Amino acid sequence: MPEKKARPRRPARPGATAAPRRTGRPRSTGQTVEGDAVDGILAAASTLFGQHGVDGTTMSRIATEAGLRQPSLYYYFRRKEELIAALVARANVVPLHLARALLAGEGSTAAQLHRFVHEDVVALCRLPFDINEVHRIAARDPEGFAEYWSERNQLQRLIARMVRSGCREGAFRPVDAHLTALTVLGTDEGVQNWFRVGPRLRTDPIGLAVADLVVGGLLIRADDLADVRKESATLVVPAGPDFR
Amino acid sequence: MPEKKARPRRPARPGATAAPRRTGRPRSTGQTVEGDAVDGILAAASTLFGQHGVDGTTMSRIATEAGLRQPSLYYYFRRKEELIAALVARANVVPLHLARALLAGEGSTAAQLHRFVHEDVVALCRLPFDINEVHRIAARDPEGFAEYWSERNQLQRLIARMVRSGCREGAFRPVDAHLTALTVLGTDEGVQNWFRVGPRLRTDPIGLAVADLVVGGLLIRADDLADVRKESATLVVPAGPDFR
DNA sequence: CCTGGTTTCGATAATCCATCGAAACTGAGC
DNA sequence: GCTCAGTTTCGATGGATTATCGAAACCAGG
Repeated sequence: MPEKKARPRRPARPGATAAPRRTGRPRSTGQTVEGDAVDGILAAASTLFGQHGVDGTTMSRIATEAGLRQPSLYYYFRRKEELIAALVARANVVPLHLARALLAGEGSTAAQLHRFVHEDVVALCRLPFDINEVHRIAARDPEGFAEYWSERNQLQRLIARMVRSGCREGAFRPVDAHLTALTVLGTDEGVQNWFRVGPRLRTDPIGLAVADLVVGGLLIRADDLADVRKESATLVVPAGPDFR
Repeated sequence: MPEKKARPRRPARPGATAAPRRTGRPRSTGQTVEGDAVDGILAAASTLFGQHGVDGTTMSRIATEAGLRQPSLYYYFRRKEELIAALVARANVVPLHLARALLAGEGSTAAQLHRFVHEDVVALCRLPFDINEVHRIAARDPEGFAEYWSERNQLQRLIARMVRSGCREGAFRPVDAHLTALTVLGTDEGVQNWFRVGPRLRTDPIGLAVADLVVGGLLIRADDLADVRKESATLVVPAGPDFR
């Protein structure tokens, strides 16, 4: 009896790099898999989460959309939350890369923050699903979403560093950098509370408006906002990972 | 056979005013009800939602906490969502009353908005549960949560009116009032994304910081912020409904 | 052709939401 | 006091969903 492996499930997500994808029992649909099977599953889940919400999407539905049966999903993900965690882990990379690139590059602190908020808002609007829905699930399961929280903490610290720089330089009002960073991230995410209901507005003006509000709220000289906005648009950010 | 009433369930929530609360079959726990039974159920649900999340709270658990069995809840609420809707309908009254009172009262527009954001943030932090969780559920069921959306739209229009006034008076930058109102509400709610994870900070400084950021982001002359903050604190708002 | 490893699936247990019909009580009228 | 109508609660149960277990179906190598 083949029972060498105590648990045949994938350990933690080796990705397409590790396992050379050996063949197993064919799917009942007859279709063959292109590349990593996980990609197809996550793509299906991502779309369905956006259409019916995370809780409104059953594992059975995801499986069908991905071309297999419900129990087969549990070969790749031990629990539904694990699937969700894999999804946000990818989504989180975008703003993290953006913040790092901005901090490492040129530009005034105010322009950096402006650009970050602008692009972060747009990126969240472009996600197929509502990040806040996942955020709530992650809050109930800190261990299962350890990667999510780690990345979010890193992001928060980077934003706090930006705010602190702005204060030291005399551009920003003296504020609590930690509290402000949290508020900024919350504001970016708060856009999703209304963006996904009713007809959708264009994302770019939204990002600009939010960035104006946030940076304008920190600047000591409000007149500088026009210049900051102009500079923000000129900042060059090396192309990072684009989700989906 | 007693079958005059086609549907014995409560029609829509007549409240304690209508029905004189007649007695029925006693509860298996033996306890008697004080006042409206709905109050006890909502109180139990409210607490449990805060502790384990809405989806993490079963109807059975709510029933047990309220002193009865699971099917009995369906005498008062036809679906779980109906129970949730009844809960937020109460919570929404607070900021709505606040905005109306501020608009009707004295004070500069900037101070009114500052005071609103401040108190709204604090009110949301004080809620036993996370309003955003409910917000997401409401988004998937617009008809079941018609009251929620109606009140939220009213609130949004009131804030937009504040913003428009500020622009006309020359205190605020010329911004899209509609878009700004949405962003402000989203920012208030976005605080909940981090407030409820880990150790909780004091709510009042948070409300102040968010109000500073929002109003500061709209003011043409950033120096005015100190005065606005001072005036905001002096505004008198007639005591409204306090939730729980 | 046999063996070991990979991938998929059918059957199934457990849990939760929601419904149905009946039980258990009160109060009013006779 | 007794019956009847109305109110409130409950037990039993169906349907849906998550997750597990063990076996089936395939491939590559000896």
